Amino acid sequence: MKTDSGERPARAPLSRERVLEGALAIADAGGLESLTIRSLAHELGVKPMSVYYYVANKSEIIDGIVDRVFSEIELPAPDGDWRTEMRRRSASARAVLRRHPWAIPLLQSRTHPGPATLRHHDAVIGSLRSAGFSMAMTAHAFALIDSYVFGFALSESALPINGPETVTEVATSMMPSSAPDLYPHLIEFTTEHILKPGYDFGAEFDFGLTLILDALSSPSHAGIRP
Amino acid sequence: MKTDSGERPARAPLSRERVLEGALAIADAGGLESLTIRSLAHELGVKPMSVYYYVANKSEIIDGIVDRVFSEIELPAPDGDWRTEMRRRSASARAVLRRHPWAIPLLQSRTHPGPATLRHHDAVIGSLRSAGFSMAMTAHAFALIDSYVFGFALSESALPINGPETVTEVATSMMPSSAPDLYPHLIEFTTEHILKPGYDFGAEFDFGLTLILDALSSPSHAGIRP
DNA sequence: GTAGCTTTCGTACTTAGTACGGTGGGAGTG
DNA sequence: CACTCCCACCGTACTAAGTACGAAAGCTAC
Repeated sequence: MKTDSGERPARAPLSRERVLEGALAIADAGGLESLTIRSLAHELGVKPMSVYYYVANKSEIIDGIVDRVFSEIELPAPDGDWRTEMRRRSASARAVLRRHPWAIPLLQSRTHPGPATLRHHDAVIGSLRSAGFSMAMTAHAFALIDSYVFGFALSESALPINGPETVTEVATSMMPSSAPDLYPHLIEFTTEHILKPGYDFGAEFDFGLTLILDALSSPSHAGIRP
Repeated sequence: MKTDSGERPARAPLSRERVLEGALAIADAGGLESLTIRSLAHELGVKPMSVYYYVANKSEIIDGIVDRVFSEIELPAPDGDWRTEMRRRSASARAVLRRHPWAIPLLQSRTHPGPATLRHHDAVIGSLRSAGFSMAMTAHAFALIDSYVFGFALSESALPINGPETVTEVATSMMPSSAPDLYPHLIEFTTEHILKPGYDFGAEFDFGLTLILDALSSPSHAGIRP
């Protein structure tokens, strides 16, 4: 009765790729804290220690999936209009980070960037440089845009998944039921604006990005662009 | 020989305050991952389970110290010039987050804000509102400035502690020794600009903040300020 | 078939959070 | 003074997680 095949769950033979794939799926489904070696092994249909044949430790797994997240972000085309390209890659970054919110704190702070991460930064710098930005101005723009995009994603990730309607419960749950007028501006602002039907926090993204891009291309930074 | 006093380490009698104080000290010294119930108890001179008399669980401790971090950030004065006040509180926030880098990912994402956090947001909103910003414009400015400040702090926390000189080793260690010209712009940018003696990433903060504040007060957002 | 590789796994140790139920000592009461 | 009670603290122990170590199972080449 011990048939050689047909007994096994017939799974793919495991590989570093499949390990990272599974890890990404788990992190997306339940956040970083749900990604454990055991949960990953279970997902892959193997026993925990098998994973360690393909990765040295858990931190290598995390480096790997962070780089995968970076690889999902659209690169700016080096020959396009830099404002258009920056807008595209920023919107893409934001969309990607909404899919992988657990990655936001890690994107900027991992000290072992992978190839996709390096390619991404290379493309952004290239886009600015070929638009005529000086070295110094490229550094300024790069830090500014990146800080804004990732900072916004970080703020946004605090709110539950999607849509303007869920904001209501978050905002109200954050308000202390006691202490009625300790925070008058905050309460006024929340009730009069945030909780109003039309408000969508996500829409703030475009305002800030446009303002930044406009300011970066304004003539007040003379001698910088061609 | 069993003198009532003099035998004991003569420590203060523990309290919620002392628990949070100790937790903050440990997180500052070794990062969030070094803050464990056991390390905290050791720091306080008690046994692990004693801590649980004052807090329900570890996450309550983290909420507590995050709020303490917020309380260190200078509040904008409601009657000062809004640009001056925003600059002051932004610089203060950055300085505080350099002292407590472990807190950055948590500041925006904790769903249980403490009193200091609420006071802080209240003051920022109040400052903008009394400068004449409309509700909508306050929301725009708030999201923009906060995203930038916290995003910058997040980027900055990736670099090791301080100073322009340490950048060198980080930048070089990030470069793959193989693959010479896969990332031409990144390499050019790093060697020609970042690694040059005078470069200080921290100085980028002021550039971006000034650009944002200038753009927010420009007349192109007409009808918004008085 | 058997040596030697590749791949997977069993066992077990360590660190962490924390449930549950004490225990000691001081305050209050008779 | 003895007794009770409660507050502050702790001992024990269970569970989850990362991972060291080395063995087993299967595969390839001869």
